[in-house]
Amino acid sequence: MERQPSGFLVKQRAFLKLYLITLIENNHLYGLKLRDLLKEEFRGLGYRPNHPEIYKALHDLIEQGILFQQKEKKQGTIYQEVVYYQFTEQGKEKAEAYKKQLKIELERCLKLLEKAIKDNF
Amino acid sequence: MERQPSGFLVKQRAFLKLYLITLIENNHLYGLKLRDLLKEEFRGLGYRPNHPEIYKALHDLIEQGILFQQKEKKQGTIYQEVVYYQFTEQGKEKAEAYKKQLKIELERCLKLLEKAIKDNF
DNA sequence: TTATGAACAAAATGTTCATTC
DNA sequence: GAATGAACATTTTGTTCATAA
Repeated sequence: MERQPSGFLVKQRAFLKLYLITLIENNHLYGLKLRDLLKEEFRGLGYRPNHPEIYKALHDLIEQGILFQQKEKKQGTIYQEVVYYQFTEQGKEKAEAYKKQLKIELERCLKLLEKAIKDNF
Repeated sequence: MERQPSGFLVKQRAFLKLYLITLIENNHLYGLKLRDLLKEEFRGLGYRPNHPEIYKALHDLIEQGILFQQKEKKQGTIYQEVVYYQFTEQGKEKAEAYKKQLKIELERCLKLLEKAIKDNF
């Protein structure tokens, strides 16, 4: 038995995956830095993503064959190995498909919220 | 230990409570009819609220002291007792406060989605 | 202390069942 | 079949812990 989603708003996980794709497209970043960036980005809107959510989203993207991990030494004085992310061979393409899908979903959600404001106020 | 919400999007329950308040302000309706109305209302946006969610939202509003139940015979030929909802003494006032709060929340969510579209596309 | 991730716990929500008319 | 609601199951998401450097 497949569980039917009710079609309410987009899930946090999907939302984060979209941002992670974009961030990794444009920057060389690892898990916690991504979290810090997003946290900062959304500070004004009261959204504080936590680190396990970020990691789970990244792992999802790996499972989807979009990203792979690249362990590297963090630049700086102290030795620390961190996990960077890169697009796989077909990753960019798959990422584009995912983004396309999310765009439609976000616009649908936008309409839902706009409708709610219109209908109730 | 209180669990901290991350501050992502509004919960379905809260969203429904807002609509239920508005619908009950303007109509004499019972549970399943409210569900049918909302289902129809959101058909185009792919959101299909299910009946337990509606009932739980209604029960929440009762617990908050906003509504109370009024059992009545459904109009029509066949005898059937259904549960209508009305505002309590202080219900209207409390409902207004709740709506005010939700308006702020919905506008915050709107900004989150708009930002996501702007940042990723 | 920073970083990664698993394990765990709780909340949100969807499905099924019981009951009544 | 329509209506109400509880019970149950799953998913989503938040907290804590383990491990390493």
